[in-house]
Amino acid sequence: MVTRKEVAELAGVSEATVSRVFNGLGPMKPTTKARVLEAASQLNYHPNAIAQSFARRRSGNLGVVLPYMPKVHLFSAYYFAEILSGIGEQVREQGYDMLLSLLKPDEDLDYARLYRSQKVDACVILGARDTPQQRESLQQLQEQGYPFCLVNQHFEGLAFHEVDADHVDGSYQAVRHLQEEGYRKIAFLNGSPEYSNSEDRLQGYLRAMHDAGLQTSHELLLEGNYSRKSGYEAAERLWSQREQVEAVFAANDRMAIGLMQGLREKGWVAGRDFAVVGCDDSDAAKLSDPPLSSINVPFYEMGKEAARGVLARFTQGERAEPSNVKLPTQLIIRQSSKSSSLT
Amino acid sequence: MVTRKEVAELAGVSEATVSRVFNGLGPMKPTTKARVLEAASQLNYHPNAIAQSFARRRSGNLGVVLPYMPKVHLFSAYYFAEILSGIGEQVREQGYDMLLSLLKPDEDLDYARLYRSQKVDACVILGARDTPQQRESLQQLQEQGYPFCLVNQHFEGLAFHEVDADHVDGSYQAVRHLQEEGYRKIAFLNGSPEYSNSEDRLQGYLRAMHDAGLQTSHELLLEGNYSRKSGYEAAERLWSQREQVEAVFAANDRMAIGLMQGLREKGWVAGRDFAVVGCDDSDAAKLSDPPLSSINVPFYEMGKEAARGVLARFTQGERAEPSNVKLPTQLIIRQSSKSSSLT
DNA sequence: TTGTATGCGTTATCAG
DNA sequence: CTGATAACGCATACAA
Repeated sequence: MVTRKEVAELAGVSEATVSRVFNGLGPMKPTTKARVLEAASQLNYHPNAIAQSFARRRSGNLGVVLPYMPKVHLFSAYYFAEILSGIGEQVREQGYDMLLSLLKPDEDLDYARLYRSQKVDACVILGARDTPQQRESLQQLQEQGYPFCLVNQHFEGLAFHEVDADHVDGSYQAVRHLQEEGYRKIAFLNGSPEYSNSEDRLQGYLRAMHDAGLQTSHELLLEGNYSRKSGYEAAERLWSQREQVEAVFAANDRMAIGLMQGLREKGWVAGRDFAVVGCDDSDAAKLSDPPLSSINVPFYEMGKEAARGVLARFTQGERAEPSNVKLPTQLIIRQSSKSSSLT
Repeated sequence: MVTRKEVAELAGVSEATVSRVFNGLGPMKPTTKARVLEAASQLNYHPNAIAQSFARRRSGNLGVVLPYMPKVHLFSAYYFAEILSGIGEQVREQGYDMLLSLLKPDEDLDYARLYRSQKVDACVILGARDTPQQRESLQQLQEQGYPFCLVNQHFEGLAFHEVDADHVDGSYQAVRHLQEEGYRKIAFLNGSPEYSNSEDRLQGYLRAMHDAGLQTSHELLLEGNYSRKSGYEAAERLWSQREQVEAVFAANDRMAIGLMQGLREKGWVAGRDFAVVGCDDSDAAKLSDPPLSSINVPFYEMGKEAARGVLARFTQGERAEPSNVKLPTQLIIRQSSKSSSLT
């Protein structure tokens, strides 16, 4: 490897000057700058990032923490790719790199490993759930002063940096849309309560029903676990009480699709015999039959904002107040929620 | 940050001894080892990974290169999550971390950036395509001695380390299956030729048709670009020559689903009026209606093997012969390819 | 505008 | 078995 020293010698300057050129520091004579650059390119010199990190005492890496996923099925391609792309874009704009950390099931407690080893300057944490262990771990992280930002998850009662989407409003829009399509008996298939989104969506659902002066009986409230299978199973329950249901709002696309599959087996076709709206606006929403109306979530922007915020906080060393960004969601209407679509 | 020095002082030994303890080097008296460990835990000492990298002159990072994805839609959740999980597992077993690099459209040439900056010791490259630029870039990488491994892509005529799946056999199985279901007029909807998989699948298709003594007219060969839309559009062409087609083998699930959607609009339902088999066995295959028969590809294992190989080569510094691992694929039969399924 | 000198936290080599 | 000590490649405060 060619080092700064060799460049300095070839250019006939000191090593410090070479550094200055490469870091754009201080005033300097254009000619010496040119000489250094010339020498560098001639030798094909590239600064050693590790050495830089070492000297600067910062890694230049943003950690991206992904949860353990039993069947890898929690995330859609959309979620995954979009958030990572958003983070990636921001990171590159700031000259950072992203270090990926896939948690193992028993590793909730080891959030701090990457920080301790100084491999990352800050972290974006994806897919966190509201469990006692995670609360504990995250609080520790914060106490230790490690900068991090949560994406798409809120911890009630704790003040973390978070970038979330307005799931309450999204759900409100969805239910509102169903009402406008003429449905009044609208069920809600929610997901696991350990995700704050679930509670948000419930709120949006209830508010929309309330605002429309509609009843929300206990029977209209179902719970799955965000898997297609749980949606499929919910179809059974819904079918048994089909007199009370005209439409369903599901907390994610996967469950919505499972639900449609289940009801189709009974003879009920979405968009004809009943209406469905999902959440996430994932790939699957476009691939399903009929195409699924859904709530679009700006994952790319969320990832980007999370990275921006957390790096800013690290760079400026500002121990800022926990910020709570919330990005807008948007209803995407497809055939699954239009009673006239298949006729 | 607490450093080795402080541990050494507290334990009453030299810094070198602390290092030996933490690296498990050389013989040493159990008592001093215990003293060091005690001091370390008391001070909550953790080695600085950056400093270690600097001193060892290796980063301890495996680079994972992802291609530029115009619409992020090239990869299914499956592909993405599975490969990354596989790499992640292997990497952790070897005490490495993974550095993610998202290429931008114009960055084909900058494959070497991460290596030059010494941020990674080796790379796994995903989603490469066979273009002149990429061939050029990869050859340069190899000439410069940077260890890397390609996943799911072969470059004919060039000897790179590659981990691939047996797409020829997978396709053979798929077409064979359709034949066994009684279909004889089997079309093939292929994807972009810049992915070696496409050529592999064509081979498998042709071989299966040939072995069965079936004709493969020009009309039976269609080409899309792996997008749902292109599959949807292919439906138009197929419909116009529906007399010549009873079944379709599509080079990925996305196109297969688009195809089913398109033909359904004409009144042809997969699994009833015609049969379809896709490729990748992605999430969408289970979510589609009817569920899509598909070729399962062991992405997890491919990622793991790629990481294992490339790290081994780096660690042992062995300039090994380019290896060409090929993992088996497997046909998964669902309703889309069974003529009796919907009756 | 540029050079000098010091330090960053390890690893690894060489004595003892 | 253990202790000195020289790298490692760069950033940066201080001088000039």
